[in-house]
Amino acid sequence: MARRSKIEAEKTRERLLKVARELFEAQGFSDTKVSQIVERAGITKGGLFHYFPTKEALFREIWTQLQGEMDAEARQNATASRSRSDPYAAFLAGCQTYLSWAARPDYQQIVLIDGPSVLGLAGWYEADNDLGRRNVNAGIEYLARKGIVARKRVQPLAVLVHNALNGAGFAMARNEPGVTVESVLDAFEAVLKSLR
Amino acid sequence: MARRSKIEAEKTRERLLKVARELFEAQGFSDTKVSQIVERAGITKGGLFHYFPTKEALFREIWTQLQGEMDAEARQNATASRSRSDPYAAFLAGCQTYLSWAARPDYQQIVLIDGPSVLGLAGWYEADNDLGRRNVNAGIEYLARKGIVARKRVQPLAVLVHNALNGAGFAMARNEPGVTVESVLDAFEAVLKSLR
DNA sequence: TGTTATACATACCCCGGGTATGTGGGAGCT
DNA sequence: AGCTCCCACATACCCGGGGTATGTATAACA
Repeated sequence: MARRSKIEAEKTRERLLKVARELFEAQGFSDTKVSQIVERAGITKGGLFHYFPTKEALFREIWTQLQGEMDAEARQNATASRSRSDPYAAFLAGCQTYLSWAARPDYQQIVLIDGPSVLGLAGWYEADNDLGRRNVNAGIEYLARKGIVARKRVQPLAVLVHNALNGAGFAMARNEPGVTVESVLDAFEAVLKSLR
Repeated sequence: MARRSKIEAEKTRERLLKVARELFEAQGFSDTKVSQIVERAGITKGGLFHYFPTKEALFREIWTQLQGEMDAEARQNATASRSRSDPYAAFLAGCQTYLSWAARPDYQQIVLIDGPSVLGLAGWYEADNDLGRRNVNAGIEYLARKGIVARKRVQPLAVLVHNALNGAGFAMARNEPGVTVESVLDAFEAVLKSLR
C-alpha cells in the first residue's frame, strides 16, 4: 500500500484519535498498547508514528480535545438564557456542567486519572487552570464583589470548590450510596447559600 | 554472594522500600526503573523480586505505608489535649493534618498522582476510604447530629470536603499566590462556620 | 554436623515503544 | 500525457525494561 489522498489521510488521523480515545477510556493509558490502537484503526505502527511523535503526544491531544469539549459546553450553559443576567446562576450552571463531566467514565480515566501521571503535575495543572477553574474563579469573584466572601479568601476558596467538584465525579463513579449529581449539587448549593 | 542473616535481610528489604520511595517521589512510578532501585540499594534484580512479586506490589506497599503515617498523625492530632472534649476541634485538627500532608511532594506524587493510575480507581478509592475520608466523615456526621447539616447531605458533603482538601495540596505545591496551608484552612473554617 | 530453607546473584526471555528505511501512488508541473 | 517529487503509510528492526528460571552459598535448625 502507499500514499492516499489528503481526505483519506485526515480520516486516518481522526480514526486513530477516536480508536485511541476508546481504548484509553476502557483500559487506561499504560494498559493500552500501540499495537492495539493500530490494529483497530486498520493500519500499522509506522502510520501512527507518522502522525504522532510518541504515544504520549497522542494522549495529550486526546486530553486537550476532551477538555475542550467540556469547556465549550460549560461556556454555553453558563451564558444561556436566564443565566445571562444572573451571574450567580451562571456560576451554578457552570458548576453543574463540570460536575456532570466529572461523572463521565471517559473524563475520569483520561483527564482525572491518567492525566496527572502521564502529563505530570505541571502540565496537567497548566491546562486545567485555563479550563475548569476559570469558571469557578469567576463565580467566587462574583461572590467577593457582592461582599459575600472576603477578598483574601477568593483564591483558596476557588481551589477548594474546584477540587471538591473534581473529586465528586469519582465518588459518583463508584455508585456510592447517596452520592449522585443531584445530591452533590444540592449539598453544594446548600453550602453556597449559607455563605450568602 | 548468598544468604544473609535475618537481620541483614530485613535491612535489605527496608533499604529497598526506602530507596524506591525516594525514586518514586522524585521521578514518578513509570520513570523509575527497577534497575535504578536495585543499583541504589546495592543488590540485583533477583533480590528485589525475591521480596516483591512485581514493581507494582512494591509501589502498593509504599503507598500503604505513606497513608498509614498520615493516618497515625491525623488520629494523634485529632485526639490530642483539648480536642478530646470538643469533637469539632478534633475534626478541624484532623483536616489540618490532612491538609499539611496533601501539601507534601512525596504524598502528592505517590498517593495523589501515581496512586490512581497504578492502583486503579477501585483500589485507590478502597484504601483511601479507610483512611483520609474516615476523619472527614466523622466530622460531618458530628455536624449532622448537632442538626447543623441535613442528614441526607452527609455523604455528598463528606465527598466534597474530602476532595476539596485533597486538591488544595496540589495548589499549594504550585506556590499559587495566596494559597497556603493557613489561607486554605482559614477559608475552610469560614465555610464551616457559616454552616453553623 | 548434616540437612534444609532462604537470600540473594546470573542469565535469560519477551513484550512494547520507538526508529530507520522502503515503496507505491497521488499531485503538480511541463 | 508523462515525468518527477513527495508523502502516507508498510516492513523490518532495535533496545530498554519488567519479569522468570535457575543456580549457589550460607544461616538456621535438627
